[in-house]
Amino acid sequence: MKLEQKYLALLHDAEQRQLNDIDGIRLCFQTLSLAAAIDRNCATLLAPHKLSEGRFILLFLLDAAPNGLAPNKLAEKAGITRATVTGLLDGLQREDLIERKVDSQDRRALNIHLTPQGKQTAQQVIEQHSQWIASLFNHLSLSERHQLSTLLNKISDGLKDNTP
Amino acid sequence: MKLEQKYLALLHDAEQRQLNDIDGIRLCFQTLSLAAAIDRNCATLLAPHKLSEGRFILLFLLDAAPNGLAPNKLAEKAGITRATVTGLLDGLQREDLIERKVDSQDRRALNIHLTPQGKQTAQQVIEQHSQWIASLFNHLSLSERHQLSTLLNKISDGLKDNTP
DNA sequence: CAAATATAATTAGCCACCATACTATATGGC
DNA sequence: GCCATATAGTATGGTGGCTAATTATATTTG
Repeated sequence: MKLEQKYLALLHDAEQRQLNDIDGIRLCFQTLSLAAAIDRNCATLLAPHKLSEGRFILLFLLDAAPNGLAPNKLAEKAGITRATVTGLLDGLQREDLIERKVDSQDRRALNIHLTPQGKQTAQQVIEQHSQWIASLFNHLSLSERHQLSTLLNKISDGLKDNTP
Repeated sequence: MKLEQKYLALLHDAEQRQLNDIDGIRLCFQTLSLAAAIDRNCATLLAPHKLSEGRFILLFLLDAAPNGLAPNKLAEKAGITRATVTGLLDGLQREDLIERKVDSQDRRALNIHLTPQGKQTAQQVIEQHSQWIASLFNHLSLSERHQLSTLLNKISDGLKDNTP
């Protein structure tokens, strides 16, 4: 398995320093490298559609909301700030994938919805994406999946909760 | 285990759409969330020292090189571009952790080395860091570690090689 | 009803990272 | 010895994220 270059460097020096838990360090770097590789793969898949991961998530959320969504709802569901949503929507709007509609009731409020082109792109990309994710893990048997999930949980439990 | 908010949203809608490989999707999100949580933890640990992960890596590399290193070597070892190194070095220099020395032989070349304060910070942070990483994985038995490594490798094999 | 407060969205400014283009210097082949 | 090419470092501009401040509108309350 390929580790990220930066981890190779750290690991190499860690070995030379004879730190005591090289094993744990390697495992940590393996986990992080895998995640990075998955993210890279994801970005490569989305790039031809002019989508970043953030934009994809908004597209996905909007696709699931037939009546559109308000920016603050998008922010909440996606776990990002409203400011970030504004930026991502700007991008999506430039690509003609979404439209901003003002609310006639509340003139502060916006309703975001997909354009026909956005709808089309969304469905295409969601299909592609779910197949891709599935393909990542269909080498694993059911029991292997279970094992992995258990192990990840166990590590996760050891992390200090760091959510703001 | 806590998933990132964005993945919760995707997962929830994926369930409603009854996509066929929800299991794989969840596993993927678990992996990515764990990695993100580790990264957050890492950033939190480094922040009091005015270090980002990138800066930490350079500090580490410099600490391991008693005679200093050239920026291009740093870039190579860290797996980032020279341009990025320049920015990270600017930050480290602002914090008085490194010094740039011009090479008397080759006037294009720089030699980067730690200041005494940089040396001190490096050792302190490296100690802290390796203990932290070790703590993440010391819940796992030897066989569990082995299992995890095997599984990660298996998934990694299924990824298209995406290195530039 | 007016004033205070809360909320929605945006804007502006910051950081970390990248890719690309540029400038200055070295160096190898003729 | 000189020019083409390579290399070192930097500058510029883009992305995506953040926070804090701003503006406009709603709502609550005295």
